[in-house]
This record gives sequence, C-alpha cells and structure tokens, in this order.
Amino acid sequence: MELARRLGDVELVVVDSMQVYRGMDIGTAKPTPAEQAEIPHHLLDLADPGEDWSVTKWAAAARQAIAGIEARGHRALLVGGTGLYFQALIDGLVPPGRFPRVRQALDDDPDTAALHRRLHELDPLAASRMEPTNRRRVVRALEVTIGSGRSFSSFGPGVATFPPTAWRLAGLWLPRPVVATRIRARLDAMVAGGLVREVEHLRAGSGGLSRTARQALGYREVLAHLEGEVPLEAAIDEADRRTRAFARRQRVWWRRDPRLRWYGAPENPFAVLPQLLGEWRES
RNA sequence: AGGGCAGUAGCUCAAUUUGGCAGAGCACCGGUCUCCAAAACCGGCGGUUGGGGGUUCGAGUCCCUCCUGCCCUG
Repeated sequence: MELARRLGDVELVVVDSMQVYRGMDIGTAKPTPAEQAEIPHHLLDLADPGEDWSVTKWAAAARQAIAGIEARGHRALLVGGTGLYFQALIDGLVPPGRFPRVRQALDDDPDTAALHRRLHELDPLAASRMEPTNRRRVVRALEVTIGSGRSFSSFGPGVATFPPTAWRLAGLWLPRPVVATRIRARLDAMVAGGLVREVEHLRAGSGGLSRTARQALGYREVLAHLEGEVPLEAAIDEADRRTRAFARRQRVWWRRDPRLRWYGAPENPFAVLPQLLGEWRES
C-alpha cells in the first residue's frame, strides 16, 4: 500500500490463492474496503468459497487484469505470497490440463508405491523428479501422462528454470524472530476481529467451503475447532505453527530464484521503502 | 514427620509380563515443487534416561542411597 501511494502510477494485483475467495476476509488479511477504495486492487473476490480454484484460472484473470492496467497507462504492482501463482504468471507456465476420468481411477487406488512404479514405467524422468511417497504429485503426473498420451515431463522442465523477465522481483526479508512475533500478533488480532464468527458463517453458507478453501491457514484449524473437540486455543496455536512453517517455505521458494533481489529490514518493513523507491521510481 | 506417585531430547510423552541396539509428536534447522500450492512431501540436529553406588554378560527397566516435584495422612 505504501509503495503504491508513493509511486502514484501503480495498481495492485494480489497474488494470493486464498484472497480470491469471497467472504474469506479476516483470516486472509484481505485489504479493507477503505484500502481498496484508495488504491485499485485486482484479483480479490473472484470465487465462492465452495468453489475449487486453480492456478490456470488465476493466471488467465491476472493477464487480463494486467492488460487493463497497462491500457490505462499504469504499472501493475504484483504483491502477495503464492509462489506458484507468481511463477505461472511471470514465466508463462501453462500446466497440462485435467483428466477427471483418469483422475478418478487413480484416486481410487490407495497404493501410492504401486502408482509410483507405474509412473516410473511410463515416464521415468517425471518419476525421478518426485518423492515416491508424495501421492499428490505422483497421481497428478500419472493423470497427465495417461490422460494426454504424452509423458508428464514432456510438458516442461518444471518451475526451477528462471528465464529473463521484464518484471522486477523484490523480496522482503525480516529476521525470523520478528516474523514469528508478527505472525502471532496478526493471528491474535484476527481472532479478536471475529475470525471464528467468519468461519462459522462460511460453514453455514450455501456452498460451504471447498477442499481448496478449507485448507487455508487459520480456516482449517478453526474448522477443526468448530467441528470437533479441539479447544480454540489449541487451534490457534496450530495455525500459528503452520503459518510459520509456511513462511519458511516461502523463503525456500524464492531463495532459489536468481532474478529476485532481497530487501532486508531489521524490524519495520517500511525501512526498505527508500531503497525500493529509489530503484523503481524512474522506470 | 510418615506414606504414595513421578523425574527419559528444548516441550509433551513412549519403550512386552523385573532386563537385550533409547523412540515418536511438536519446536528448531535444511530441502523438493508445472492445476488442492496458505497444499503435499522428504531429510537433519537433538540424550551421561535427576545424581551416586550395586546386581548382571547386559540396566531407562531390578536393589540401595541422595536430590527435586506433586498428592495423601498427621
């Protein structure tokens, strides 16, 4: 927000797999109506919580939003924390399609090790690129290989290639204890701000929560509290833990991208503003 | 004061009927990633088993003793 205010000619594109859901406001720390009124925000509230969302849908919406921003003579400032979405957009990843019928048959087979052996026969390269125990990836690679008639690995090298890009990539880096403190404070504020009521309301809504939406940080734990005998305090502790683990995965994800430049601050993230503004203003 | 229970990884706890290579979850650290990605998955560090002594080929486990904590009785 502060960057957008100072740069003046930008609109925000939110790169966030959970803020796309309508009604998931408190727990996703969605920008407030006032903030959205001040600076244009794109890619918020695209789907009902009962809907399964996907990278492909998101990337298409993002391209459209960016085209509109540039048509208005503005710059798009992409902000957020969903690494796969960023990369799908920036590097033009086009994930292979879905094959529901094949998928169903695979989902019915509980033997993950056998599925991996099968993948190894059909597409040894893809099989070598994943853990035999990672069922989700094994099933997905088989789905594509069987469904499309082409090996999964033939669809591209994966996300670990970093071609030149016109985008400027900046990462904000805070010391871990600072991040941990901020996560806990934010979570407590969400609870105080009505997170539990929000989840109750979503759960009672017509479409409920899709399997994608219900795994969001904080939502999954509060759902467990509402549906089971997990005390709220334990649920929040779990959400805290899982959020910190997610922050670590974000670091790992972007640390390997050589195009990204890190901007560190000892405590207050606003400390990086002068440097960022200096580099971004004239261009 | 007497009696009972407990003490094992940073934390919570496991370790067949008196013995046989001290384990797991969480935390912490590192990593993977082409449609559930706020997901899914993999690896690593970590122990003088409260101290000391004894029995035994071998003790977290059995015996003695001390220390610490909790409970009960006076």
